[in-house]
Amino acid sequence: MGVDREEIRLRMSRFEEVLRRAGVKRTHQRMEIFREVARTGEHPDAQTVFRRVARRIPSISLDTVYRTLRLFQDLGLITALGTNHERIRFDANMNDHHHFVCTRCGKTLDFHSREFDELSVPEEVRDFGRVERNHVELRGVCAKCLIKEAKE
Amino acid sequence: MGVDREEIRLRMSRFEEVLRRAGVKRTHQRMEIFREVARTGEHPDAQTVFRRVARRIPSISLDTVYRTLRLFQDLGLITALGTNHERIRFDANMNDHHHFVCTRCGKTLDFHSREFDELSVPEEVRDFGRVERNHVELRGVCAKCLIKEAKE
DNA sequence: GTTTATGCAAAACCTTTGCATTTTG
DNA sequence: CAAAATGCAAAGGTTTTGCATAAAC
Repeated sequence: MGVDREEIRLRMSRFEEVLRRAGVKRTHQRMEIFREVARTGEHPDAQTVFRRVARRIPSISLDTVYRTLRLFQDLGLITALGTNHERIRFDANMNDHHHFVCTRCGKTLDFHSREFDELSVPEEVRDFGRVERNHVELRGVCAKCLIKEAKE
Repeated sequence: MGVDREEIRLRMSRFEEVLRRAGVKRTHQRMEIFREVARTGEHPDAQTVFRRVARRIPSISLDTVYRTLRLFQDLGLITALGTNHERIRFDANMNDHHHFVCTRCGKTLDFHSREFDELSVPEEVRDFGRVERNHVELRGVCAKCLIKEAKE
């Protein structure tokens, strides 16, 4: 679950570089919050990051963690798992299928692909547990948003 | 976006069958809520389902919609998009990678696969818009949960 | 007639925001 | 020192829960 030392070092230096380039201040809180996310492969939630960082900076507040994680996303330093900042959405299509997701507007379209249904499980993953199904998410910009984009 | 007539019919009959087998009551609200999700490919959220069903059953309440959608998930009649009922979680791994997700405990593990990175985009999807990246989610039961499962 | 589901209202929860104070460059 | 970030407290929004009433089997 831990990330290897060299990779952490890499992430930290990229982090400092990105902050500098963005002209964003390099605060104690930001350092610790990033380090906390960078050094784990656990994909922690905001509460967990808060709890862990609070051991080093007891005065930190939860909203700073939220604001900071959001900032890091905007700077392309981290990503959020799951469909980001959206409500839960429901699907009655219980056949195997995959999704195309528009990163601009969030629209999600179903498609079918025998090839995708039948992907073979990588060796490495067999050790993780039992794989029961797979789902491919293709991300991009939908036709409607491409038009809007062209007009700008 | 609409689902074809025959497919809707199929979903409705499966729905009735599942309710019967589960010994769960076939109420007016449940019928309309399921029909609403079954007949669209839009992946509506709870609010949207509520708004649409309310046109047919003005007295319906939002919490019934939530409770009912949750019930349908438990019965395997619908699925929720994104990481279901969880908080937003963060990842500092910005290299191309994919996820193994445990459907029991929600644990998410990263893995790398050149083969998955390079999947070709199906013909059908080209019309949806511009695909920029892809992400494969392998779902199953992690090693730890497999052990728990064996003990039960 | 019992059992189960609904509607209402209120709570719980996660996340965001306004503002005075503190910190950074 | 000016500009930006933090902490606090409060608000916003979604989702869940307890309980009396109503509906299904």
